[in-house]
Amino acid sequence: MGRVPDPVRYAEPGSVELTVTIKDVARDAAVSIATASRALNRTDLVAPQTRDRVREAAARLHYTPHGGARSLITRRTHTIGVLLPDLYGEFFSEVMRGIDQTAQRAGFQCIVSSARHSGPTLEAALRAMRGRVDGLVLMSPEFTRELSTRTLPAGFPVVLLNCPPSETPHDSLNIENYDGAYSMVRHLAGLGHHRIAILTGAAGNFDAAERLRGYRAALLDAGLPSPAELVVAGDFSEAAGEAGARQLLQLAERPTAIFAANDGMAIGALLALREAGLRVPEDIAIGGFDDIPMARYVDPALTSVHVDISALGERAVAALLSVLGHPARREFTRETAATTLVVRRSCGARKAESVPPVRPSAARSSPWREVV
Amino acid sequence: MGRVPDPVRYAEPGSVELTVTIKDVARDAAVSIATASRALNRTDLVAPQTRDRVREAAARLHYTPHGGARSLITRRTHTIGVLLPDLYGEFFSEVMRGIDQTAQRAGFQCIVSSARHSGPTLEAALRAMRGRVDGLVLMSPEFTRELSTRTLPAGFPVVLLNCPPSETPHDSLNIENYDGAYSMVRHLAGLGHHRIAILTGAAGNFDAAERLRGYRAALLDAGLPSPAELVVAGDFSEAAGEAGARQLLQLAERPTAIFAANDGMAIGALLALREAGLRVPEDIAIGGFDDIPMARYVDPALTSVHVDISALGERAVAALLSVLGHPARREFTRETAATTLVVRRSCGARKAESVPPVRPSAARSSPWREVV
DNA sequence: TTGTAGGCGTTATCAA
DNA sequence: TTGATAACGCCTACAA
Repeated sequence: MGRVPDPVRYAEPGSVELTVTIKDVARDAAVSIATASRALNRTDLVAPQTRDRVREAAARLHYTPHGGARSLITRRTHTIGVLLPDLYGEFFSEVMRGIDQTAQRAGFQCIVSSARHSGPTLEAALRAMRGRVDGLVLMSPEFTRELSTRTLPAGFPVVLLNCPPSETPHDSLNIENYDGAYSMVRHLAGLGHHRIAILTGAAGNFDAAERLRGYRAALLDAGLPSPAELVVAGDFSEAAGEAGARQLLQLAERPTAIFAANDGMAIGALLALREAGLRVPEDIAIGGFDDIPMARYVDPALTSVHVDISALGERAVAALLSVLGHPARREFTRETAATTLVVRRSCGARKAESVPPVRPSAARSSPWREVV
Repeated sequence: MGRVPDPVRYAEPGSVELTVTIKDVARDAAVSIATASRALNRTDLVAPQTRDRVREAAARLHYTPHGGARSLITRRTHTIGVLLPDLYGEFFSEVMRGIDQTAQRAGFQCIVSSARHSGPTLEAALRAMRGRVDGLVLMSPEFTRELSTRTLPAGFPVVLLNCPPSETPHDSLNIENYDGAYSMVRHLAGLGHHRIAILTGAAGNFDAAERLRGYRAALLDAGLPSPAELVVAGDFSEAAGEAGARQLLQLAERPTAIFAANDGMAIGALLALREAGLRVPEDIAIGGFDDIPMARYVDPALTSVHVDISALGERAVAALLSVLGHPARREFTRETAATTLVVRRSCGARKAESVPPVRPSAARSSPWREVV
């Protein structure tokens, strides 16, 4: 409640006149406001000549409808709200790309905000979107049902991206974190590694937890031990990758392979190892997750779990747009994006290749799986 | 004029009731709407007990003010519009980061759109923001005065980013393209290169033109020839960098150094050269522009003209916010962001270093120069 | 085919 | 301290 603190001093209202309203157009075309509105929108309901007169007046005056006012009565803004943990970095940037493209194609604008954690910031961001957006794409790995009911009007169209699955009444989209991590670790084990470490994502983060789960399962299935010392806590940042790798190098018995829960950390680890004078993959193999564009360019090129990141954004918007058509419906979809292991130099496999997903049996025409 | 084509079918209005308005709060708290509004905003004008009653009611009902409606009367949206050529890629991503952070800190939201070229898309995007934003950060290297007057209300607060300087009545922010390019080429010449090629940016792009100008000037000052065959047209894309490099390799007499007008193309060139079996920098030296994060990670690490990209976004928003305070004023500022040459392996200099800007004489406390 | 009038949710003005 | 009432810019019954 209340307004955000406002450090900006606005000029006195009226000091500049810069708005041309439909009133001006109407006057200029010598018609009523209603007719002007019709001429601009539902052109079939107005005489051709008056229509032309109005549109000409509008053009001459550089009239542009006031979006806010219009949406007040039409109940639609043609805008979707996008809330991501961050707006920068290759991952989010790619997501945004997919979101923006799809939205734009459908004639929608995007209001974007970033809020890393649940809490006041996230809540404020959500509130600020009230009345400005038709629906929401929300990526918040710490999103809770509680927050949902407290902040969002019941029935408000929302698509959850990479959020922990809960009983939240929203559509959701997730990455196949478990499978992806599993296949990476299985691959490393298959290369003969027995001491495989993991740099985990942020604590409390759903994706992070799932990837860790996949790591553990793969080790188990490969009959490998999984000592606690090989599980190093990270937070998806490059700095955490560096720190984590350094920590692993302190061990009495070093790991021979490191699985970083995302590419950012993998790259950080790469730097730390290089600095320590170790060769990748000869001395230590490395694998990442997400396959951000940079993965191809680092040296050595990074083996990673490929996710079609921009497609994630695309899909989220598509889902949202379809919800906008039927806000009354009461079932919610839950989709999962398949991953692919992309083998490059950093893991030490003899040659680069692209490995099929963990469960090739589930023949898929698309990488999208409908879970519920 | 007219509305955007709308492929989305909305549900029948009224099919779901999801709006709690101030009316509901007022009723619940047994006060008039006016009092409810006051209790929520200017709490000092209302009796403490009624204030509490109202706020409690608002909390209980999960009331959130309708931004659109509010801004209709307050004439302020607490939102800035951001229009970039693209939303993805490291450069734009970094710009967005600076923009978002600064806006958020000031309690502003961002509506973002991408429109690569002037034209219908850009115009539509601008129109769609009418009535939704208090001001605009506009990055469009093809922006024209004509477009400005046609699309924007006179006096509308706009900050131009990387736009060609024109008589447009707006504040503007530019990169020191000329100086940056000049120092890069001078550096290459200083390393003994006599045949220095350039991969240019997109035709019609202001930044591209300026960088080309700096390249030419540096060659001239170094007493080097500048044959037309060494100027290869690009468009800032990685693909163009690859193609351009390949084209240069076809020459009877190859260049010994390539200056790519941005890092994306430099990286593309790197790939092409690697593929052709050439070593960088031993066989051919390479330099880029922008110093995007990836520049540090490619192999060999890329020598580039460093620009504090996110600071560009920061600064743009800061400028806009300050304009919001004084829309009536009639002078417009024009700032330029200084660059720094960052020497890494790709240019073949003996050791990496950071070279001061071209005109160190102009002692600056900040990298920002006020031009007018 | 056009105009009048009401209302979307909010804040601002002015009496009371 | 509070409550009517009038905007804000626009759209849309309903009536003419």
